[in-house]
Amino acid sequence: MDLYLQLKADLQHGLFAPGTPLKQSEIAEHYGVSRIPVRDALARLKSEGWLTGHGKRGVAVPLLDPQEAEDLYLMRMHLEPLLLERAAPNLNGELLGRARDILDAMETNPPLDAAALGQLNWQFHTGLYRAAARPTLFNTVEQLQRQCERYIGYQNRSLDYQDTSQREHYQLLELLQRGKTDKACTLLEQHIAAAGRVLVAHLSKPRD
Amino acid sequence: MDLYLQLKADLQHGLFAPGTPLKQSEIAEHYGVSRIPVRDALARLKSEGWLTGHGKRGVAVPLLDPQEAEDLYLMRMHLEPLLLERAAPNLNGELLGRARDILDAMETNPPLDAAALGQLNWQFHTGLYRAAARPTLFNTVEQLQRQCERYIGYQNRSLDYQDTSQREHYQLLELLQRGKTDKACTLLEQHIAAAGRVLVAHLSKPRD
DNA sequence: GAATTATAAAATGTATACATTTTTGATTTG
DNA sequence: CAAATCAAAAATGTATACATTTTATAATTC
Repeated sequence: MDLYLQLKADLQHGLFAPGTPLKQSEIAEHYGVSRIPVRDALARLKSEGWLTGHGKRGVAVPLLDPQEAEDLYLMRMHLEPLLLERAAPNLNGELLGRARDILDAMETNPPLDAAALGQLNWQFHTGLYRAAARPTLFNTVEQLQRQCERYIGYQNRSLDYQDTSQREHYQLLELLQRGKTDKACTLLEQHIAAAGRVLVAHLSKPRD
Repeated sequence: MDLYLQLKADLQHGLFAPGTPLKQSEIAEHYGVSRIPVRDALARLKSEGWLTGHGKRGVAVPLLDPQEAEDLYLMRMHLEPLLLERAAPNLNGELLGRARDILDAMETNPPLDAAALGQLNWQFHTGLYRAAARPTLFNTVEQLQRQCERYIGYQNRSLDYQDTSQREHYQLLELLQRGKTDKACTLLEQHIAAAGRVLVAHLSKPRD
């Protein structure tokens, strides 16, 4: 469990070259553990998209695939509004207030790094989604978000887009506060679609 | 890997009582293997919804939860049309013909059992979806379908609904053949929604 | 010399043994 | 007597050792 987190972090930092098959013994030695926990961690990371099967033998770090990112955001764009729609009736002042606190925390000076922003951003969204009390739907959405993490990674999004994104966040809270659920869901859909477009465009650029 | 399939089949047949925690040693002994492959299989089954974590220790067979089923179908209803929409332009005569063959195979006399019908039904859908060439989207949809398997299980759906379902399948092929992609997607959405309603209604009935 | 088969090496899968954690039951204490 | 603490047990997590499978290399054959 601990190894899983460490491996994921190291994958996120690009410690292992994409395309190269990873060997259990190498990893075991590298982290000073036996192959058993390595197997567990690799299996989990594979199921979460951080690794892909490499033929019959072993696993490899997959390359970043713009189409995969596009699909992930396409799905989130269609699923997350479902959660928000169901959460809306349960969003009381406390929950909305907490969400606002998170947004405020994102606007520090100097600005936070991409990783911290990403984390807060997701906390904002889950804070709202949890109120839907729909664990199954929530879990799937969370899994999709985890897969997206691999793409969001450590690239700093442009400050310009970060501003737009924040504006939309505040707007979303506003709409929810005023009970405009439908409008909020539509905005959320567009918000995710826009994030997807920015990411895919970035990935498709010739030289990364 | 072999153990995974066997365990899943046994879970599907209700060999283990829901709510009762499963112990690795028991399962290992029951299948005549050591605990290592058991751990692997349990982890995978847990990630696929066949088992849930039971506190800090062990896993348990979850009860059938109508709301979970509802969520699963809600998601499928929103995602599968996306696949079909993207598959439509690539659906040539061969693929549509193969899909029709599957439908024909479902109408034997005497009728097939629920398990066989379910398998063919999913083959029909995947045959179409694969043409979208969208592995990420496809995988998520397939995972959702796997989670649904637990609910579809071995309950024979009413013959009445089976008829309706088949009619919709043929209708879907018709629309695709005539290039009416939008109409086909809408029909698919309703088709899944209807299947979900039937299932949830069945699950919510007092005595199962 | 190319292709195919045989062989050795390397990696994964599994069993056994041990360490750690968690639960359970009893015992003590207020 | 209830609650809390401690000890023994049972279950899980991990290391080491072995078996099986897969890949790479060498040898043989046409």
